Amino acid sequence: MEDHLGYQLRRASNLVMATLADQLGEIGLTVVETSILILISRNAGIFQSEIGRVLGIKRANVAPLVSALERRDLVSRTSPEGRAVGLTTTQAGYDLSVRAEMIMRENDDRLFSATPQGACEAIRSALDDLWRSRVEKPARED
Amino acid sequence: MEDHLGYQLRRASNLVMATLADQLGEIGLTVVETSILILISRNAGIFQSEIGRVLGIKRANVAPLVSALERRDLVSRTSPEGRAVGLTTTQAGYDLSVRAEMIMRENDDRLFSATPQGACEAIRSALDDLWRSRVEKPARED
DNA sequence: TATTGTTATACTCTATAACTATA
DNA sequence: TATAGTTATAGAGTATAACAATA
Repeated sequence: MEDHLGYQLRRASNLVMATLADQLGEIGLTVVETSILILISRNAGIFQSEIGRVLGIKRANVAPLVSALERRDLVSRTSPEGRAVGLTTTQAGYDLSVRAEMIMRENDDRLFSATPQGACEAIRSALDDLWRSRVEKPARED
Repeated sequence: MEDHLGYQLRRASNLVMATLADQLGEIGLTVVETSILILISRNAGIFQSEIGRVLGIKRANVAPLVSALERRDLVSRTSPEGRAVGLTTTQAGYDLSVRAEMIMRENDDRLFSATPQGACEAIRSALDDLWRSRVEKPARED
């Protein structure tokens, strides 16, 4: 199976995510929750639908995730009732996002410590191209 | 989030696997079933426990997957009853594994067609190192 | 005793469909 | 009408625990 790049990617991703999930679990977050929390912290006022588009998560799946973050007072809606209102992190949410980012960076550094800098850049660039070639498509239906 | 390599890896993996799952679905296989079928086809006599170790799947999860392949007459046990018996593909299972490999290769080629050959090699090598640094660990408990 | 295989169960993530509300 | 949000449901993948059978 090692000669299939797609499969290698999957296996490596599962491995990296398993260790990252352990680390993030210690501050009470899952990987997806973390990605949403950080995205909101960096983009105050963002809509749920945009979170879904940026992170590749269906609208239907963003809803319960954001609700959970809101219940835990990590995220708040700029206007309490109604829809299509921007999301922001609370102070606690922002603080947690900073800790989460630190954990993610440490995870990256540890896992790729043996990987030459040039290779890291090649991977980053290739994976980014891969992702952009997707989001630029006809606009995947829901 | 784009500056976190681990997260980029996850997102790219999800994307690649979604399209691969579609393709393999057309021949009635999931991604994990395919990985098991191909592994058996290339390693006649392999044990379930070894499949788990090689592919990073828990023993407990290999059992129902192999059972399903056996029910569909794609895989057979060398000795009908008892345990710890080697697995082999049937003729139908082997034929299907060949088709599956073709699909996986086409998927790789299509997705990484824009990626320079050198970058592909860098990715392959880095992901392989990553995986081997894992399996060489103390022997993860079940 | 250590390894292998099995079953049951639960959680995470993602997908689809159907519905409501809003611009 | 198109977009945004919600709810319910289903499936794939993985994790843990407990148990039986085997070497």
